[in-house]
Amino acid sequence: MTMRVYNTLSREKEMFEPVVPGKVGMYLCGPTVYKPAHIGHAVGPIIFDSIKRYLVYKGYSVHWVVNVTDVEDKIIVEAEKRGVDVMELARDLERQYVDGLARLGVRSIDAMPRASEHIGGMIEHIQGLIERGYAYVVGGDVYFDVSKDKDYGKLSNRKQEEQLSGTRDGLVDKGKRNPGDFALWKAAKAEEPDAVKYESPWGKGRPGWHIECSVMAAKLLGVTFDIHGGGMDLIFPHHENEIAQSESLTDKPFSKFWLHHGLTRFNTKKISKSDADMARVMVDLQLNNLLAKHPAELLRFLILSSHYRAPIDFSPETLEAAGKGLGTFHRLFERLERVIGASPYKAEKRIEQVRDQANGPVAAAFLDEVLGDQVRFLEAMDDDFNTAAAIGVLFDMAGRVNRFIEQTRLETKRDEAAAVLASGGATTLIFLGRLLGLFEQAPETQSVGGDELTGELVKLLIDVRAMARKSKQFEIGDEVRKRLDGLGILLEDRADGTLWRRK
RNA sequence: GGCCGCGUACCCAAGUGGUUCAAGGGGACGGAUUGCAAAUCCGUUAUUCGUCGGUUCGAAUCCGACCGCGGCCUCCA
Repeated sequence: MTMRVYNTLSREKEMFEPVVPGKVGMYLCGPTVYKPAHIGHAVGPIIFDSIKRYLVYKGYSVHWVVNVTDVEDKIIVEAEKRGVDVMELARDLERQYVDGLARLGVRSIDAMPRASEHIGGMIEHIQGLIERGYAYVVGGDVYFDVSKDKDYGKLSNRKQEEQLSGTRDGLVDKGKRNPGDFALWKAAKAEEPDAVKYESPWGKGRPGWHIECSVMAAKLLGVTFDIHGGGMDLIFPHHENEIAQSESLTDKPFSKFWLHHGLTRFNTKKISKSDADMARVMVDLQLNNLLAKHPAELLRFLILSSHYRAPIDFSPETLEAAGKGLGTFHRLFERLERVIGASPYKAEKRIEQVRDQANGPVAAAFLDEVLGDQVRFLEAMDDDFNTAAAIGVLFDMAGRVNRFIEQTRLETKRDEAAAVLASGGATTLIFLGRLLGLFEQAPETQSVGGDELTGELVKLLIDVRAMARKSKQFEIGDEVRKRLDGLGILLEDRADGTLWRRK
């Protein structure tokens, strides 16, 4: 099955063919580390991590690079404001970011190069552009001359002349030939810390914003690689400028595919730091704070529940609804463990490996349906990594396994073949979910909070309640259940005992 | 002003020309099950896809206009 991927460059879905057969190089624009990451900063990594998992499943050898921009104006300003060392601030924020991503299941990044460690390569690149006449020096600054680049604007579909009308006061600064020219190298200012003053042929200074990506991508992935991605807001000017400065030096295509994901919103507005309304909720939207309040799997699930190019409106309501949906899977896996006595998280045999257990029409139908679901899941992923549709299939599968358990009365009747089949269905479901980074391990449920005493006390109440119910004193039993419910604890009476979990 | 994207049920959200194309989730309501619940299963909840036109044998899906929302053009995932 071939994959189709939407390419911003052509504004169409294209057949996915890597530059080198069997190998995929992908680059995602990572953060500028000057403030704690928010949920929006996790969207790209989660999607790319899922893409990588899927490509690996399809048999590709994938190399994935995420940059860290640790030399930039805003970091200098922020460090100054906090009275801390620039590089310390950058490292600290980078560490927090990487930790957050790891918790979200993003563990497949192969390299995270830092801008500060590739200054030499950037200087070489800039020199090459000057020699070829694409860049010019003004004082200690170096600018890229967009008028020399004939196809400038091809990614964002902009014409330079039309941009002029948007030019505002102060934009036409010091010695630029065209307002659209952008800095490749910025001369150091006297008051800036030494840590960000790098020697160059043009005097002390530091690289402009876009050059690090061009240089690090080429170094780690080759002059032309397969997939370059980031948020929609990076299309212009960041990615446009990357293309300009890369292709003007090499005369070869930079990235073959450009993938841009939708921006995360809150109350229909992009999560940004400049809005007063947004400033109030900003702390809650920080990655570390969200991870403290919600399971990482849920955040990941929510993000993958809509297509990557669509914007996600992030709110407590959407989180709650997603949490309920996700709970369906967790309860199914618990149910299976209870019925079969083995955790589906550890089971290895997928449905096609136990097809010989399907005797009888009910089992045969179940087998067919699950096999069909598997195909539908893969088709969804093949079509521009449609994780939203893929998750829809996972819900169908959960319903099927539950139904099969009901139909075969597995909970009360011993049926080895049916049990193996049900387990195979759930294992398939888990296997597919894991391509999205979901269901990696059983969620902490019963022992939430790690408070042993709570567990013992609830058990005690359940036992007392069972005694009451046995002697038909239901009012007492119901009172216990009601009071526990008020404390956020739900009881489930089953034939083989009472289960509890937190709401 | 220029460029780009979006507008599908009460909410979220797939679907970009035609045999289940109106998925899936949340919510609500009915039924099975349960002492009652919970969980699970079954069923109902958009003859209609922002509005108005057009193309077509046929459109949520293509074209045009309009309305609304958002993004970029300045730092931004």
